[in-house]
Amino acid sequence: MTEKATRPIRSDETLLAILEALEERTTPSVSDVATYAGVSKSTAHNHLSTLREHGYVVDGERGYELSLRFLELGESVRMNTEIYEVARPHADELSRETGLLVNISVEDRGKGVYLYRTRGDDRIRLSTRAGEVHELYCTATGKAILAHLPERRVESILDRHGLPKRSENTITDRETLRSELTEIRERGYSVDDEEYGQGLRCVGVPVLNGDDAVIGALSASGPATEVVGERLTTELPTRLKRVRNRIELNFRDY
Amino acid sequence: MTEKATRPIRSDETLLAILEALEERTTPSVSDVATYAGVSKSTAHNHLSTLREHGYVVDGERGYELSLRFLELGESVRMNTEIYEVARPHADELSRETGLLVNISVEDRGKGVYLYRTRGDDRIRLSTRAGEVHELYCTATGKAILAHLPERRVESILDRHGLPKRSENTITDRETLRSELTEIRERGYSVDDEEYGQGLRCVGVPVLNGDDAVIGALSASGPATEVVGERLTTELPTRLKRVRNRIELNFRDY
DNA sequence: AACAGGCGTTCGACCACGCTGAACGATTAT
DNA sequence: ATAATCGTTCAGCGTGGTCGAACGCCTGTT
Repeated sequence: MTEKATRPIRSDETLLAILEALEERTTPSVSDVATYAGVSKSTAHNHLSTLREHGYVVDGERGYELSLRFLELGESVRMNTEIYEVARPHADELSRETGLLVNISVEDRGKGVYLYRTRGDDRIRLSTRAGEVHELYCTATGKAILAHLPERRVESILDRHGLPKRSENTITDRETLRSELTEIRERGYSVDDEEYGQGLRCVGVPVLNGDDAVIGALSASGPATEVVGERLTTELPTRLKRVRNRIELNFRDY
Repeated sequence: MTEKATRPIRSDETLLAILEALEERTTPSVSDVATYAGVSKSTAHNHLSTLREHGYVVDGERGYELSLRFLELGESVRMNTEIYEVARPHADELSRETGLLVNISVEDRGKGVYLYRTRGDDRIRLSTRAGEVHELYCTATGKAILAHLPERRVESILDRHGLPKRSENTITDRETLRSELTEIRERGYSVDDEEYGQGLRCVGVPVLNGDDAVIGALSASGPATEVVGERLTTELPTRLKRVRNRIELNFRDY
């Protein structure tokens, strides 16, 4: 995944393993955590109580769990991205107009991360959450981003993660992907034509800052049956490119 | 809470100090981090590279920073709260109707934390962010929550945090607060009448689950000049109580 | 009641390993 | 050229993170 530490700190690694245990299992017992992290019960206990003392973990009636300190940290990270605050209101508006799910995503450690996801009239539970990680080579936002990263970055990302087949249409060949990226640069938008998952189609645009570096991408996605014809080839690309231009105005120097 | 660990782990504590350093300073140098955390440069470096190897930290061109892994963790914590997903669409609707800032907040470690904040037509940057921590005794959401916590929890929270004066109207006397909490229980809503800050008025309601335990609170807030008269005494309380009822329907057993 | 099995926590003792300070090459400033 | 400061590596000391055993507290079973 990432660069190896020359001298990794073991107790940090168990701490992180404990965080992951708390993340995926809801209110696990100390023993569960110990097993998951591969340490003794007493060690797990010492880490947990240290985390609790500093407010990163709470133990309610049902056991230990991550505290809302992580929401605070997460929001802090999100706010520190260039694109989030500027793009968010535009994403909301676009979602209201189209009725589709609109995403803002950025690259992080060679993968895509959704900074924000919004569906126009949101009475339905969004199974889709912010912070979710996705592959770059098979999503509309991801390809829009890849199209504007330096060539060597792209290669190293593809080396690292490969192009596994996710559905019938997934692009699994580097050469095909490369020419697709060129096309995206030329026409100004990307399409995920059921490449990430069956039945899901998605149109995306990159967002560049004042120095012409990609700082993220926007996309609108919906059922393949809805995102078709004129809408797919004209309406959505036009709308997205308009939104992109409005957002990029904020990064121009006057 | 904040209960002292019997055997705190030092290296965990330096790791957490490093997280905090990265949170508040934008892309600090290794040396800065070391100074902030009170450790040697090499120690800071080892922690940082361990965090990087596991994806919790990235080092871009400008230095080390927290990765979006924290957004993922934060969203996970937020989703695990009972109230968030259910209340969010109602908060959005209420905000559109009133034009005010609507908050969803919960209690965590004796303080209030905003799970979500939304302002109707949000073209303006929200300086107000989710994850933000606030005192319970001087905010509308906080008092609504306190009014429904077990008496001993309330006392222990007040013992821990006190009632410091934040503005002219802040309630700094326990007895006064206690009778206010009784009143809130009776009439079903709370008011922050410029108690948290000058010029800010706020109306809140508690949200209870099927077992009549508070799981959070909602509030609508705005400039004191706007939140007055009928609006303060009738319209907002009525609207909020209606929203509360709709939300609580989801927690009733049939 | 008495028991067995689960939990979270505390304790003592050993030796891994986290910590420091010094040294390194790479940058940038003077 | 010189100096200062950066991030990183290294060797070695000694502390403190680790484990296993033991404890008290529950819950369910007999």
